[in-house]
Amino acid sequence: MPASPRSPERRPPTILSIAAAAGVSKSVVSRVMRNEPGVSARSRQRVLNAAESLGYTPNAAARSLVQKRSNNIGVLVTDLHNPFFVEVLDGINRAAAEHGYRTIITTSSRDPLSESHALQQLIELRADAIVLAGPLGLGTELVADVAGRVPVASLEGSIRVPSVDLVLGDDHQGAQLAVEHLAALGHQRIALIDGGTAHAATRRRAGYEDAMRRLGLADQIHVAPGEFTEEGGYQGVHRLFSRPGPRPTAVFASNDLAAIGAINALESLDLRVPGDVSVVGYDNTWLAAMRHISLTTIDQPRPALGEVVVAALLRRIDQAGGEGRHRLLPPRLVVRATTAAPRPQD
Amino acid sequence: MPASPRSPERRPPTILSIAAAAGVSKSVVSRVMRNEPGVSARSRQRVLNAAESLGYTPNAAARSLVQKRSNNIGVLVTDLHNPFFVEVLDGINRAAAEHGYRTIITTSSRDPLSESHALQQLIELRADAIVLAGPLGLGTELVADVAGRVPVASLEGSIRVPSVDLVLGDDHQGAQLAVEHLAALGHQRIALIDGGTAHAATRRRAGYEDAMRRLGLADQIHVAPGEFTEEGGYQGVHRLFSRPGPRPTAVFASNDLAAIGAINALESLDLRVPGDVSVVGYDNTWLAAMRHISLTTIDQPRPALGEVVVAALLRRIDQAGGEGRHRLLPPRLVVRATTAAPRPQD
DNA sequence: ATGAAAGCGCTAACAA
DNA sequence: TTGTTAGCGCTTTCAT
Repeated sequence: MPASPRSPERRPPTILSIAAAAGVSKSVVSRVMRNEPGVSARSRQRVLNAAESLGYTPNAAARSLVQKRSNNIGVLVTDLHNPFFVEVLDGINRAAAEHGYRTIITTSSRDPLSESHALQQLIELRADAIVLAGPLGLGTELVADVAGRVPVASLEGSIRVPSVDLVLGDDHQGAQLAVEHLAALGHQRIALIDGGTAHAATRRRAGYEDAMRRLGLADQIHVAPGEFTEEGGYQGVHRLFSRPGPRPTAVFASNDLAAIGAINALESLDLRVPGDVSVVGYDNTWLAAMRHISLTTIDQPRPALGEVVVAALLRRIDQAGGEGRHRLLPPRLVVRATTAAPRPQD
Repeated sequence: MPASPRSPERRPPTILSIAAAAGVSKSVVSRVMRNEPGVSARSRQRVLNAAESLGYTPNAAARSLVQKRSNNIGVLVTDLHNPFFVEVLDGINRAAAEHGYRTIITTSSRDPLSESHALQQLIELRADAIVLAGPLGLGTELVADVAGRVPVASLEGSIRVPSVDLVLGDDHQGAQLAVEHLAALGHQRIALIDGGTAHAATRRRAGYEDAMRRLGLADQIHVAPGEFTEEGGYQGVHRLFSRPGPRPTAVFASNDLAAIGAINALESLDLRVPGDVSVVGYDNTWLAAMRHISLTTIDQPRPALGEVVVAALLRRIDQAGGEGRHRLLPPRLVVRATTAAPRPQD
């Protein structure tokens, strides 16, 4: 009888294969693989050789099973299409790597079921900690449950669970910077295009309204419904400019994507930016920096957000428990080409 | 003595805890968790109740250790900043989910060391299959080694390993579509901004050159070095328009990002798009569709690329071995607002 | 329909 | 310095 069908059936080498090939016990192999001391140079070399020639790779499942840790940080990202989260991810990856962790990214479409599946995956993989990134539709209950098993930190402000660390940009202050910048240029009719249901949108709206009031522009407050998308910004402007009464001379969009949509809508209305209308965005993603866009915007320290969130998690990993801390990172105004003084007659 | 320090020490429930709570053996619990038949309705219900109330989640490490499969497909993405890959990822996720697989994304910075680390992670996690997405600096040798252990499919054309499936857009044809479109509008001096080292750039360049020759425009072939980035397109145009001789009337940029950079560079030279110069991009990412950009471009079926790559992997999973197949998906011209006939005097 | 037992590949005492 | 042993949490025969 032929020994085997066409399928090679060649199972990956295990610690035992290496031990046999090197003529030592599997403990020695284990020690070598983990760079532990207490192995003779000769044994070490033989093990290394055997591992190399057999193409040995440790089985993370087996290791994590006994060690009860995976050295992985799971990141649940809901919207990879928004450059903001990709840029935060850069910071997460860097910080994680710096501390000996690797990152596992899972994504979900934006329904709660898909989100909880993705979360479930991270839990089953026994990630040592979990980052929640992006607008989440997850219920507080579920998040609380997860946070009871594994350290969780969130970049989404709507998560209010006692043991979850929150790392956010100070959107309230950022929105004020935007309004103050426009007001300093001489604008008064400054409208906001809202960002929808994400919590950041709420905070930015509040900052906008507070700043307007503080500047004595309370009666100029106008908020158009919108989304954190180009389409949202586009629609927002159309709504804003189709209502009766004097038109805004400046538009503050809730994020860069919406700002780009807003610019386009203004163009479609034959309005020049910034000649007729000034536009400010939020996030300072690479989109805003593109020369064709050159958007005045509020910078969020995106990599720093990622780094801080990892730091929070590391703290929780080696000392479980404790109240969730909230960190607010400062925003910064970045002036580019989409803002200018209003036209004299306005 | 106090029972425990402040750290709860509450280890997650295991199959044994559930068995005890439900008053059955762990085999029964295992069957219930896997939806196997052959369990009495009563037992099943008791197990489900116990699992629910203790918040039980199976340990993927333990399961994958014994099953020798993780139900995960690993995806190595090198450039999440390029929307193209994000959109392909959508297709991968969808197709994987449809077949009972979940996706694990790992990223790397663009150096070979970081890439091989990410790959290593996927192997240690014993992903059932691996997708290589994005420009890779990995050596053939390493990829071949990995492909010997686990099914691998690649979206990067430079990978030439016998057992690796390749799924690519037909860039040669796509580039021809771009050139033909421009030629049909009346353009002759059609320049290409190259895309750098990614293999797709090479294929697009060849398609461009072939089409130019076929159209009798061989002496109009001009290729400026570039990159798959906005900056690359920007620099490319500046190089193109600073050389002596008649200027191009049309620019074909190797991808959408570069096209946007090109448009900006043209604007900085006081040239109108498409009035003075037409621009065509490649990929048809959402960037191209943004109204503010409205780029004529070559569509790649991004979700379909993801779906086909998963299909290839599934085939390999349940029947290892076999030569790598190469699939080429057809591109499609999408005409938007950045192309028009050349000026009469040109 | 259920349970007992072996073992997946590894680490972590412990013994030698 | 090395080897032996006992699990980690689960699935999978094999009995019952």
